Amino acid sequence: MVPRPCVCVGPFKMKLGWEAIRAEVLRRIRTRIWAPGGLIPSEEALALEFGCARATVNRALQELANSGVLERKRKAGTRVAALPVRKATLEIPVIRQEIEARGQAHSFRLLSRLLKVPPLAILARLGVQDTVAMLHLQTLHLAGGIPQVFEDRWLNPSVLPDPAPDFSILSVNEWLVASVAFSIGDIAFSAEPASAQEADALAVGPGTALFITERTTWATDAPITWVRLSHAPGYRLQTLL
Amino acid sequence: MVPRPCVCVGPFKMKLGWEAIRAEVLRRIRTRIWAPGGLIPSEEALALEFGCARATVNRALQELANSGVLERKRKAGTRVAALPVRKATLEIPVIRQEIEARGQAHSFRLLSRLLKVPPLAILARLGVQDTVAMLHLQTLHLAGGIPQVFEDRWLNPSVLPDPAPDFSILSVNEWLVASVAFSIGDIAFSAEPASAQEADALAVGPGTALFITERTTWATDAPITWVRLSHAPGYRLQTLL
DNA sequence: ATGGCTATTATGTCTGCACATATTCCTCAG
DNA sequence: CTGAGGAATATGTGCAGACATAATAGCCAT
Repeated sequence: MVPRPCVCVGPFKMKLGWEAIRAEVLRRIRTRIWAPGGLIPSEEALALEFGCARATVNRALQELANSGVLERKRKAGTRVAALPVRKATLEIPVIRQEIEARGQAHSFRLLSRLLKVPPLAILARLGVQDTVAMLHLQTLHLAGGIPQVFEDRWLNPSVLPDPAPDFSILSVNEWLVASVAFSIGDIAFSAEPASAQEADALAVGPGTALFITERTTWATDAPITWVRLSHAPGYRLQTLL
Repeated sequence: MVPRPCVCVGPFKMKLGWEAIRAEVLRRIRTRIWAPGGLIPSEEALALEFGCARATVNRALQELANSGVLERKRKAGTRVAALPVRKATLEIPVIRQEIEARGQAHSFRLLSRLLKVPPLAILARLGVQDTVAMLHLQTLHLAGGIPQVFEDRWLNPSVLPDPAPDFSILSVNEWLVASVAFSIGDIAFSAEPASAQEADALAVGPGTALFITERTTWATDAPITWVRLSHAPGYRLQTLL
């Protein structure tokens, strides 16, 4: 695809910021002025066309490359991504925020709190070889009194301070984000039938399709926690493209 | 010429790029050297400490702000995000790519192709008031011969060229991404029980928990398509934090 | 006190320049 | 014809300086 020759070249151009340039480039891609897989003009050419410095164009193009719209290679130039592996950034709010954002009252009940050895599958997820005991916490989150999320969590007791926090008052998650350093984590979404326990807690029939969020987090040296959230039917995770 | 008073705080720093600075700042946050909600030093102070230009620090901090780790306000300074509304960026690949990436052979069968008026719910999603007929396409995607994804799609016929493409050869999605300009879209994930048709197509029991991806896309003026993907059990959408 | 003006300050953005680095392309020797 | 090697080129990154913008803090007059 031949890049369109620019109509308005010259120093007398409206002052364009990098955001305006990003928008204009995106427009040309979306309207197929620049087709998928096609090469777009060099930074220098665009800087000339838009009447700004190359660094400004660079800023705009880098953002678009980050979001997967463009593919850039030194010397090879910049081309429009041919096969759009769309990257969607979705926000994963804290449960309480999420419920309160809908104008409902958040509350939770600590259903269980036991120190015991987790199943092998959990230990494996946390990358632990030995069978060490961990704190098993089960919590039910409610929105306006209605069960919303069932939380099943294993927590490494070594991250707890000596007088352990009272998790029946402060939710485990909120204590963690406020108090424990983490380095990396991992999150996964899936759909699974409700277990007997989940069905009971969420007041749905066993086998009901539940949306599952599973998160694992580690500190630099040790695992911190594994948590599985079972969302009541109707839950949707949504974002714009 | 007198060397610049480069009295570095602490040990001498190697030449640091913006990525190194981002990493170091992130480390200080993760290890709680800088606590959640706390103010971090100004760009100028950091530039001095790291022995680089303010622009370099700015680049690093901006990235961290984009990813939700920092919150920045003019004059107020930069602070560590108190409540980590974690943003996860997940990649949404084309089905064929996803299957082939697992080393399996991708194939698909066009189950249905009819021009008719969609249900009101679909029209509403697409933002259409009048009851116009649209192309209804149902496709089953297979991985190595095993049903993987059931695709239920409504397509605005006005985006089709005169000799309509043969969707039994080229998958609708791939034709679309290669041929149709879009401006905005919307994607949502949920869990739902398999309908009779989905159960039949995916060879699972009715009511089985299925992971659902629902996407809507528009051009600047008109809706393009609404599509709902029902993934066979075991499907997981995963990403790092 | 209170309201409003101003000075201060941290970040946001841009410019113009420089050099680094990765690729491609072309030339030339074998 | 083929492969090695160097020139050309587009992007990646960095620096110093400048001005813009937003929000705070302090001051003054009422």
